[in-house]
Amino acid sequence: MKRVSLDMIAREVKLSKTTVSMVLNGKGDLHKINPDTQALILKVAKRLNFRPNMIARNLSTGSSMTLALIVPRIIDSYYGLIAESIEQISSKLGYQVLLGTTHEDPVKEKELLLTFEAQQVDGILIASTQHNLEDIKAISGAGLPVVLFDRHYPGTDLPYVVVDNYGGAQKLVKHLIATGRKNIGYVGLNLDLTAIMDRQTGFKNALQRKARSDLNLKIVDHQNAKADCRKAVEALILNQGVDGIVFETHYLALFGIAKIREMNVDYPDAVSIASFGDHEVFSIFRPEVTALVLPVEQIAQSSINMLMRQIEHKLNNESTLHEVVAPSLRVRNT
Amino acid sequence: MKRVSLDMIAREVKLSKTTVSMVLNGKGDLHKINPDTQALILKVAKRLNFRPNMIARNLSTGSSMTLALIVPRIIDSYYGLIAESIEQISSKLGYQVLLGTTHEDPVKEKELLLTFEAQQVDGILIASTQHNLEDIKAISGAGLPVVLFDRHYPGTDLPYVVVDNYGGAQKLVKHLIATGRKNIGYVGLNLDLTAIMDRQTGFKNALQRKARSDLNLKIVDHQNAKADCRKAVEALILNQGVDGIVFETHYLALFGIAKIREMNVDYPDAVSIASFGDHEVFSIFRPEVTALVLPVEQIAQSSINMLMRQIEHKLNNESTLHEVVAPSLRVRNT
DNA sequence: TTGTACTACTAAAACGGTTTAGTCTAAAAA
DNA sequence: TTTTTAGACTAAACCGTTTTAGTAGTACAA
Repeated sequence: MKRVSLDMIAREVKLSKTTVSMVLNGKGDLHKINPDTQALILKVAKRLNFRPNMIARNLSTGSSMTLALIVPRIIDSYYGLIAESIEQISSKLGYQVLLGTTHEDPVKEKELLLTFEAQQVDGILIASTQHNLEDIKAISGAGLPVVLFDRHYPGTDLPYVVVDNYGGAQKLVKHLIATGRKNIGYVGLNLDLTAIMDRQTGFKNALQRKARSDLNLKIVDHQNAKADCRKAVEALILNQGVDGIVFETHYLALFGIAKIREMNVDYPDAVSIASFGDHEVFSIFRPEVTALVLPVEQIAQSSINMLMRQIEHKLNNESTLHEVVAPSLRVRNT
Repeated sequence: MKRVSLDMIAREVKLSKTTVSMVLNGKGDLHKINPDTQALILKVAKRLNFRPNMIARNLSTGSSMTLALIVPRIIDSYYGLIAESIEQISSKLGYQVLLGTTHEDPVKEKELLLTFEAQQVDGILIASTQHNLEDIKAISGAGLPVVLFDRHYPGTDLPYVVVDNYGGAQKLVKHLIATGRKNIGYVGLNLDLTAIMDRQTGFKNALQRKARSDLNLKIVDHQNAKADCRKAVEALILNQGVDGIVFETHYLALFGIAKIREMNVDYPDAVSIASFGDHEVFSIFRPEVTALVLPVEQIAQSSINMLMRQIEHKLNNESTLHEVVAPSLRVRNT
């Protein structure tokens, strides 16, 4: 598998590889290479099917035209949508995307960070487990651009793009209250993330005695989310007698709906639900599910913009490197 | 952002970078480097927080430890699951995964192939649009390992891992017949893919007069799948009077179910459905949806195995480079 | 005391590009 | 006629590794 190199072309046309390199990079005119020579080089390059070795170019230029994307899991449709969006935008900008998934494991995340750094990526986009602050600071401090998205480390000045989780949770609760619910429950995860904490705080603060007790807030193990969520829903309905439930993520909502259906509860009349995060099937379920829509394209676009500003050193004035995007409620007939 | 290089360490310990390189690659004993020297180098490397430049290493070794994964779209949960699986397996083998999505566009696919080739990936895993045979053959012929998965080019000897689409479609039809359906419809896509054709042929051949006419097979535009699918379902039920529908993909099934519900058809008694490809919500819907489960982990594992066999030149004997995996029916209460 | 073997290490080429600092020739300006 | 300038092109360094083909020194056997 001997690949065609600049040298080969140079030998073929009996010119130096400098000239060939310049012409093939479109800098022929800039360096005053004879148009005939340029045409010849171009022709030979095409004939030999020349394809520059990016690795060599990267070593020389110091830029790999590659971005790293680190997410908890790609099958989570929320991160899937963001990944899709980021891949498309990056591609238009000429960047490749390296994908890594952490499954919420800080150790795996750390490995990924180190590997991507070694791979000389030009920037890192990460929905962090929030347990690797030191490493991320070190990487960013060393001059490798980083953008935290979806989850950030509060109290540091690392660039981030996050959702207004507190406000979002409040919107959900207020919606349920507005539809007449008197005793609202909540099912969330035991993840040590500000995004999660903010949702829970938002929930608590939005209630005006619409929750009868602290037992209305159920925290389930993220490793065992399905089974735990089902138990939580059962407890909320049977023990706490809730008439509305807010789910902290779209997949908790899915698990919850399944359980509610099996319980033969009069849904949504006796218990209505609302989900933090939308899902393609929420408009297919009967009744449809009201959800808080997270603006994935905006998150993707803002994150890339923020990364590019760092890559291009366009940090001249006070470029905002912190952004909080607002989710919007999609009210459906629950 | 001056990175620590082998040279710096060499200067620091006053040894050659050859020695340093050998020690840091764990080949110190092999090359009989004094244990004390080794310990010293290791210590200094750690102190300086040395991280080898993979780009330089790759240029030197000719291997990038990177695989390319090309899929139509990552938000399709089927490809999402495969991607997740591939990423995890690759990661264990020490490979990074570069992700590309085509959105069924052959031009985009071609660009991705060329870019990945230039990026010196060690192998390519692709669910192709089936419109780039020449390029893929050229790449594979040039010695860059390729595995086609999910979709292959029949009649060529390119390595592939695909699902038994014909048999799968038959299983679905037979299941509906077994539950007493007399007039079965089908909703498929206008994609020019053997996988798709095989499903449609499987469907036709499995019917024993259980379809009243060719009009029972509806083909919808993949660019406009949602709206077209809804129309197709409506036509099948109102005009063709079907009592069972096979959907060619899980998302067509989702669209179809939504439409059926809105039509207030007595589902699943009047019309029952079956889906080619499972989805997390099929067990949540009431009634649950019977689906053909595609073995994603197996597809991922086999594809990687096949790629690794090529990368490691372990093509000694007659290694199978073609694999057809069997999907299994998950019968739920429809 | 010469030859062999082994230990411990290194110089330099190679990978395939980019880029800097030239060189050489011929025409134009002084 | 000499000096400048522009046009067309190139030699060689550089990026940071790996790897080949050594070298120098010591120990031991013949």
